[in-house]
Amino acid sequence: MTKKITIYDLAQKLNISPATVSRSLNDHPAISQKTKDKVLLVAKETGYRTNKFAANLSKQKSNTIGVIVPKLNSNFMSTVLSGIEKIANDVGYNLIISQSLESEEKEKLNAKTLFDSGVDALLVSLAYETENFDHFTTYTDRKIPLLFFDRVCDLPNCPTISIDNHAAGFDATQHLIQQGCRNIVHISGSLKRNVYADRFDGYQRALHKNAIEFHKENLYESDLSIENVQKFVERIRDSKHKVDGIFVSNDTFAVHCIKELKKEGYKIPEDIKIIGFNNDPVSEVISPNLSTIEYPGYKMGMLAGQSIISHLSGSINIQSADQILIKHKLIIRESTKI
Amino acid sequence: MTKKITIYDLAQKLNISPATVSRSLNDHPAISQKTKDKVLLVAKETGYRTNKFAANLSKQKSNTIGVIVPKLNSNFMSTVLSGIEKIANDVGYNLIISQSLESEEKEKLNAKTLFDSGVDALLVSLAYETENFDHFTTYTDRKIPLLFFDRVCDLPNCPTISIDNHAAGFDATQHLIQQGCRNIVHISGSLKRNVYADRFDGYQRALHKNAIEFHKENLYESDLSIENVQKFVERIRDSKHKVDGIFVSNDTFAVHCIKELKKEGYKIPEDIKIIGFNNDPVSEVISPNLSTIEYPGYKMGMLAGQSIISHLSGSINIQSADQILIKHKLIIRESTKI
DNA sequence: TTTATTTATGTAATCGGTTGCGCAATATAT
DNA sequence: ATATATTGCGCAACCGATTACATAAATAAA
Repeated sequence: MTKKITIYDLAQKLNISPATVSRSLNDHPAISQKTKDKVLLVAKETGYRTNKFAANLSKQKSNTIGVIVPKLNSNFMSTVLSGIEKIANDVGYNLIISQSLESEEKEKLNAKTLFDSGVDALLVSLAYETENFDHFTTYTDRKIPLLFFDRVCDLPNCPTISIDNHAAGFDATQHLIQQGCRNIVHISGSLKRNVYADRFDGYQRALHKNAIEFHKENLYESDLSIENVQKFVERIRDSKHKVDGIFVSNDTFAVHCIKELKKEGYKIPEDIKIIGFNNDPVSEVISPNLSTIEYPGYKMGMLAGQSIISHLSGSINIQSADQILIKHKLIIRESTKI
Repeated sequence: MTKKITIYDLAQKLNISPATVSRSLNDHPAISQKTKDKVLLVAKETGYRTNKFAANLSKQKSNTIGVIVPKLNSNFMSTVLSGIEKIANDVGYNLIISQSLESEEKEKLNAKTLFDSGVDALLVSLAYETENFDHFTTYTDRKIPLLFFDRVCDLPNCPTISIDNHAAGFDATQHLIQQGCRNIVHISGSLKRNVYADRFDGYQRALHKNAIEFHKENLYESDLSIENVQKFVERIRDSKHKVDGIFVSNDTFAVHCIKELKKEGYKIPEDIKIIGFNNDPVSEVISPNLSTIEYPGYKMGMLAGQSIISHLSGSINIQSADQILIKHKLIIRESTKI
């Protein structure tokens, strides 16, 4: 129905130049209030909508932030995204979200596509596989703000947001030890990713501090997909040394371990104590409730959003925060009770 | 580092016109293969990237699909989004995702913003509150494809994708009845939304078919936020007529009901049988496992994506599918065992 | 009153592709 | 050999806003 109204139409109606219209709409200081009011009024009446395409082209920016995540459909990720969206939306930025599906190849493609789409900044949580980071140089070369969250990597001038996974891994393990565990299995995701590598490191440090020797058979590395649960539980059952504690890098996996262990006749926490990671909703649903590490996803999302937006709006303290660490918290529930 | 290469640069290098370059890059039939090859080659060498801003401006399309969902961080929604993203990404569309946070006001704003951003199409799942749909006329007026999924509404020329909530509600209730329940409570979300209204309707029909009278005290309407669980459980406890079955419109809520009921000393399923909705992962974690209705979110997302994209690419059978229904399935688990 | 400032608006180039139309060159038909 | 199609490419307008620079009008200073 309504056809597109352009600033030229408004200009004609008001007998002024398109430039003045443009400036009025953008509240440029050099325009008199009287003129601005007139323009705004007519703009409202005619239902004028600025054409973002044109504006983007001449300004070479899109008011859009790109996001690449491994998977959309995980509780943690969608919570983070929710936080990012909240912030971005509040300040008028759009979010283009894409998923790498844990594939380096797809991550590269997404990075390229988003670049071509002209995103003003990029937020990334890395795929499991990714080992090479060249696909991000396009951004760093052109000074497009790039920020990593959760699954981060160490690129020059790229701020990161995460929790202190070292400390969190330590705390989780230390807790198990305090509860009397002496032969603790660690179920980890890909050690290529900082989040898992650091937790593993924390696990080792805790063992060491308590003078417990680390046996490499006690490290179970996988992609943490549920299919592995049974295999791992069998491995625990058949372990030479009786396993009395498990630190799982992910609540979902931990929960399914509990189910499977119970099927095998284990009593949790009497026979084996288990602690997870993330504080997913499921951790409070399983019986016994799962001890875990709280990982505040929503907060992380909001921080990521704020950080990148302050970059974009050129706040002063840009370079100051290269690495933001969010506090984690040990949550003790039944699965590690003595 | 690398400065922007434009088609003008390529044209100069090759001694041809920008128009020919543009056409070559777009594989226009009027250009000889020889020329195309030359252009493509130089484009590759120089690292040419087409400027989407410019292309968008002249084509007046953005290769972008807007999505408005109530909340990003729910298992169901993120699963649907994952499906949409998969499809969109495969065919080179970007997804701008925004959340209404269940507020009609924010939904309106998002609709406006996305319109201004020039999305080629819009996918919507309505907020709890939304009663007025005028904010979508901007789209329908300009023939911008608009599709509703899950929480749909009846607008002319707007296809919808959902499951048959009538039938699903009926099946769930019928199952409870078959298991011997005679006084069944239905815990519903806002009846403004089709999904809940239809399920409620199915519930009533099942009762009626089995000659069970419907008591309006047995309908518990809320926003299904967990805070209501305790209140509802007390209401069940204090009910004049002993409640022996509950049909909850949402697994998360159902799971928390089970937890609370167990605390109150109820035995599930012996004292009360419960069935949920969605087949969320939690439904298999709770003990006893929750019977539920499978709601294939990923499939719904993929269908929504495919449908809207075939609209955009002008496939013939556009108007044919006005309403897509996805099959649901009754999943019987322990919580409704006799 | 004249000159110097300040304020408000206009002119026109620019962002980088896309595309209708026209023209030349080559191929086909008569 | 001449007329008619066909093919390949260039010209130039266009998409709609932004913005450096110029200019006119209003105000202040001399």
